[in-house]
Amino acid sequence: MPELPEVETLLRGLKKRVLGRWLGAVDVRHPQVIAGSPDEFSRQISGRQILGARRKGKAIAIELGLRTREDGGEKRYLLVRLGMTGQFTVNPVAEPLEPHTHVRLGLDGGKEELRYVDARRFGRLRSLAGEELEKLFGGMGPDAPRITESQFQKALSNRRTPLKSWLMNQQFLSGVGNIYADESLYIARLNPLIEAGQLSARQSRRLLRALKHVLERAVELQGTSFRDYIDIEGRPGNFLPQLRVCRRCRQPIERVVISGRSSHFCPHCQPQPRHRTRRAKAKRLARS
DNA sequence: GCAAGCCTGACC
DNA sequence: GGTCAGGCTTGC
Repeated sequence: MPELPEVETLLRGLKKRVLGRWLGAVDVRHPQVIAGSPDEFSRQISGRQILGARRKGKAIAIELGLRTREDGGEKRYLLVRLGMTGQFTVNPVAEPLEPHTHVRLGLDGGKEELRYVDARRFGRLRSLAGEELEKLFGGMGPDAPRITESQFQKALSNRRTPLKSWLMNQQFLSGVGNIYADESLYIARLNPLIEAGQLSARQSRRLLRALKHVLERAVELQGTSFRDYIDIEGRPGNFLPQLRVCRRCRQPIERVVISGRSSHFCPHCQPQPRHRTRRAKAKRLARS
């Protein structure tokens, strides 16, 4: 299931395999995975050269060059969001299609193609003009692996939403999904229900450190082995049965639902926020 | 029946 | 504006 490290891996793969190549025929086999009109999508992206690819959070934008003068000199971007089961692969055209292959993008002379496969069809492909892309990426918070401490703290301030929801809200910080949100909260020993804006400077530093550590580690391990990487739920990828006890203190892991997402945490190591004392409140007021 | 990411729409 | 529930989808 693609979280940021998986998306980063795809980005690297795309750069390696398709940069400089030309998109030929576009075959949309299941219109649902195209945002907007599938016909327009095909028309807008086919016949263009792949000039680059970049990522923000879990979204990838593939830069497509000018085709002819009739394009009005407009570049296009192919925006890819993998949802939860989306995959992109380069295959020989003659190779049999995997089930759930929804889009085929011909490459160059037509011997190979890019295939979009997505069992659950939560993912979306979309054709965007340059300014549409800038607007979209501009509306997203800083990319999680690159956010600075001051950006992080600023984004947290005054947010009343639970820390867990905050971490997963792409407009504050982009690229964090459920697993890495839980995992970084666990490492930072922070309860998912703490109000985001209530974190002390120290706690937010701890959280950011944990988050970056988890993401970096996951990117490193991608494609080699996840075997020595076990998240809080005990899932290396997500195959192993769930871990029921905290690996730090051996107490049972608790599950709560926050903004419709299940969150796993250790009530002992990540204690519930204490209610604010009058003294703490006075202190806060004095500071502001 | 539950899990996921993201969008829509409803609520204050 | 900020926040959150609901719905999409299918394999386990």
